[in-house]
Amino acid sequence: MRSTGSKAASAPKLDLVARLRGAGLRPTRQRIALGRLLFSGIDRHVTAEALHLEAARTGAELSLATVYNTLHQFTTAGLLRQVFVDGEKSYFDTNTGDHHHFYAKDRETLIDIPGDAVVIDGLPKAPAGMDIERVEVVVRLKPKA
Amino acid sequence: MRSTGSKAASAPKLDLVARLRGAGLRPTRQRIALGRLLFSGIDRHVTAEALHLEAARTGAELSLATVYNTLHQFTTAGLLRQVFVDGEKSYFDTNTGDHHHFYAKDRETLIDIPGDAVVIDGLPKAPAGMDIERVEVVVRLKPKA
DNA sequence: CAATAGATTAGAATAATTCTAATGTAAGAA
DNA sequence: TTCTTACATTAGAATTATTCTAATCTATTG
Ligand SMILES: [Mn+2]
Ligand SMILES: [Mn+2]
Ligand SMILES: [Zn+2]
Ligand SMILES: [Zn+2]
Repeated sequence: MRSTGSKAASAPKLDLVARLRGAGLRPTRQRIALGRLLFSGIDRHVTAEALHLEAARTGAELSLATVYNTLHQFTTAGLLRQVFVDGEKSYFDTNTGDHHHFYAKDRETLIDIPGDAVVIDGLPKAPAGMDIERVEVVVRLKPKA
Repeated sequence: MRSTGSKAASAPKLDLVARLRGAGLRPTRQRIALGRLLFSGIDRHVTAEALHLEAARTGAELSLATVYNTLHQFTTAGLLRQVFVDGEKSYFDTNTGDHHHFYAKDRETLIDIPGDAVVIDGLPKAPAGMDIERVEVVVRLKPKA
């Protein structure tokens, strides 16, 4: 097992710093804290409020405004995307590739559906002057009868 | 051309009254005004604010709270459905059948895609304990480059 | 370090929507 | 018809999610 001289635990932090720099974002304490929560392997669907709480629980101190700023900056930078399934809150998705979602309204839960599994046929072509930016499928779930 | 003794112009109003009664809703002045705007043939995608303005322009006097109440009552009654494409405002759709949408963010415009034209293959089955309530496709549009 | 562009923050502000509690009205009974 | 009342409407206050402001920090570079 080879490694640089740096502590093992900080390797992901270094990756994250590089990632932020690559996106033109300064690697501040707050962005690193949120980036760690968001980009530690598992794909996630978060709400600003929920992420703020989670950051607070892990000891990070940052304002909700910063969470919003950061989520938007990450989104603009292509590190996150937004998913619209509910009028109340916005969800931010760490999976920026083409994929779809199950949404269980009663649990406020999003589950990924891999994009390559799904084939959509028969879509009309985009109206004149418009291009298709992305095709999103949301499968709404309800508790089994 | 046969008809009852009623004035021709009021026929749609009578239909509407029947429709409201059938949904268990009293045919009040406000509900009739909104129902006329919503259910006069063409399928529509409206915002509470926009519908309120439109009603005001056609001379109806009713509060924005009533527009929200009515849209929700109509939705619960199955006369409308909601479409989620944007975090800022909710859209209500007079087309309650299975169908999909183009959404042009830059124009805040929804366009129907008939449901029977579209075939979606390869969706995983619903997670345990859940049933699929509906499958919605949103095709996001951007102005042609 | 010093300078500064960029970032964070508390709290005010805004936008959409919902709630409250007072007032009005549709519909059936008498 | 008029009475009764359950249901509906309303103005305005309240709530929630989110954004803005303008003051205070800090990452970066020289
Ligand atoms: Mn909202
Ligand atoms: Mn909102
Ligand atoms: Zn996802
Ligand atoms: Zn539609």
